[in-house]
Order: sequence, then C-alpha cells, then structure tokens
Amino acid sequence: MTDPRTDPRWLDATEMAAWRAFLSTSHLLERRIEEQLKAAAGLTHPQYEILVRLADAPGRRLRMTELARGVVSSKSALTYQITQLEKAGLVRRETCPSDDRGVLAVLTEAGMSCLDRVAPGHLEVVREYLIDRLSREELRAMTSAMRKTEEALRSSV
Amino acid sequence: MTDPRTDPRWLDATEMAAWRAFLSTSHLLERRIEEQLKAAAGLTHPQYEILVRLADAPGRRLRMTELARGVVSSKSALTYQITQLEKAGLVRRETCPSDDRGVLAVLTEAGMSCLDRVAPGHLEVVREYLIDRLSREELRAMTSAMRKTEEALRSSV
DNA sequence: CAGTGGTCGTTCAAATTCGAACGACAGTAC
DNA sequence: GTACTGTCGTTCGAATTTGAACGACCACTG
Repeated sequence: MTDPRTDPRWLDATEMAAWRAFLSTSHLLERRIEEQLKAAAGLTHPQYEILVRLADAPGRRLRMTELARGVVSSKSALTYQITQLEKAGLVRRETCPSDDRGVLAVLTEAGMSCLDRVAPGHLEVVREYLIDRLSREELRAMTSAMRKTEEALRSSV
Repeated sequence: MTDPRTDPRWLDATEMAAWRAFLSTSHLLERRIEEQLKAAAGLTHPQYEILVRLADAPGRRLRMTELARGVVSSKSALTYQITQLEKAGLVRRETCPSDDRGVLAVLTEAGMSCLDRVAPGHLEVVREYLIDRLSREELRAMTSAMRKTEEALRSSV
C-alpha cells in the first residue's frame, strides 16, 4: 500500500487525459439525459433509474435498501424520490411481509406504462451520444474497465 | 434521423451492460471521490475541480463562463461555489479589464498550496479505483470513447 | 448618438442531495 | 423473557444545484 504523503504518484499525460475525458463526459452526458427526460416526461434521471430497476426486479418490487444500492443513492435521497414517485402514482409502498422494518417499493401499472413510453426516447440519447459512436472493441474495453472499477468500489464499502 | 416513436431501437444485452456499468461506475466513483476530498480537505469535488482548472489556466485566472464550461456546471452553481471558495480564501474575484461585464476567478497562493496538498491523495483514489486497474489498451479505448462522446455533447449545445 | 440584440454574472425560489440522529424492529446470547 | 447489537427506513437541517428572470454591459446598425 503506497502512502500518498510520501509517494505522490502523479498521473502521466495519457492517464490524466483519460481521467479528465471520463469526468467531463459523465457530467455532460448526465446533463443531456436530465434535459431529455425532463422535457419528455417531467422525470429526473434518478427517478427514471428507479423505475427501470423496479421494472427489472422480480414482482416489480424491491426493498428500499436494495434499491438504493442499485441506483447508487443515499437512503434518504431514495426515501425522498419514492415519495415523489408515489405522489405521481408511478410507485407505491408496501410493508415487507417477512420483515416489519422493511418497505417494498412497487412499480404500479401507471409506472410501467410511463416507463414504456419514456424508455425509447431516453435510450435514443444514450445511443446517439455514446453507444453508436463506439466501435465494438471500444465498447468491450469500456465495459471491462467500468466493471473492474465498479467491483472495486462496491466491495470496498 | 430515426424517430424514437416509430423506431425504438433497444439496446442489446452487450450495449445495455456497457451503459449500466458506465452509469453505476461514474456514480460510485463520484461518491468515493467526494468522501475522500471532504475528509482530507473539507472540499467538495466541484470545488476541487475549480481549483484544478484555475491552476492550469494562464495567469491562474479564468472568466466565469469559461470556467463553468470547463467544470461542466451551470453559471449559477459556479457563482455559488466561487463565493464559497472566496470565503475560504482559495480564490478571489477580479473585474475583467477588457470587459466590464466580465469577472475573473483568480487562484490565490493559499488556493495553490491547498491544491498541492490535496492533489496527491485525490489522484491516489483515481489511481486505486480506475487508472491502475486498466490495461494500457483499456485506457486507450476508454479515452477514445469518452472523447467522441464529449465532443458530440459539446458541439450539440 | 440612439437603438437593438446578445452576452455576462448574479439573484431568487424551488427542488434535491447528503450525513447524522432517531425510533422501530430483527436476530442472537444469556 | 431480557438485554444487546445491528439493520431498516424516515426525519431533520444544512448545503448545493437548477432554470428563469434580471440589470449591466458590449458590439453593431442606422
């Protein structure tokens, strides 16, 4: 384990360029996606991601904590967003039958049809700016890289 | 130009996996970086990025709008953060000599030494979770991919 | 010089985020 | 059963972000 106080290993030009490109691009893409979702459905990106995760889950329902892990947000942020989505009728809360502490977020029919309506336009943005611009080899390498980092970050918490 | 309403080109499994890995990883990494910077220096990531951009700029100063472009934030968010950094003594404002509307954000000596103090620990995180885990080929492919997307997003606005 | 359209940075209200603290419940040990 | 330790989801206050609206200024036109 290196000690950054005594061994400041700077990034070389190539590494720094990679990091900055990643950083700028993730922010720019986030901005663009947010804009598209807001215009198309009045949804924020976190809200959309919640709907997606629920739609993929067995029974279209997930425990709050598990959902928070999936969408990478704090528990309190999820509580807030589920409340918003509940007001909009896209999600409802159920108490967990096997654990009285637990709460299940459940995708409603309205939520499902909202997702069906919004997903194509959203995915078109993802295609237009990211997926369709990458060669098959770039796509493969990026996925591999992202997975390594994701695994490292998830297992370190 | 395809119409998402009539031609919903879904992402195949490989593409979807790539997109989700990118999304989760960028959020997880953002979280980890935020945590490290907060603990090490009481800085947020946006604040740190502002210091970096100013340190790299000629004369260690940049126009507000140009700086906002660089760090990918709204103008109002930048106004807020520059005010915070000014209170901390890391940045000061100057009026632009060539344009009375303009404001220059200038990195102070304290700001420069703060950056020197904080950068190694920050870059160590970037290394530990991203850079050092990637092969040279993955790094190259990721940079190429990110640049394509970044350029597309910057030129479309 | 007055007029016009655009850019600059700031202000404002509203929405969202986070971490810390909390009460409620689960699981285990004794 | 009682006590202890940990997890669950929520609440709270503080900090931050956003887009819209604003006044100030620039550059150009006539």
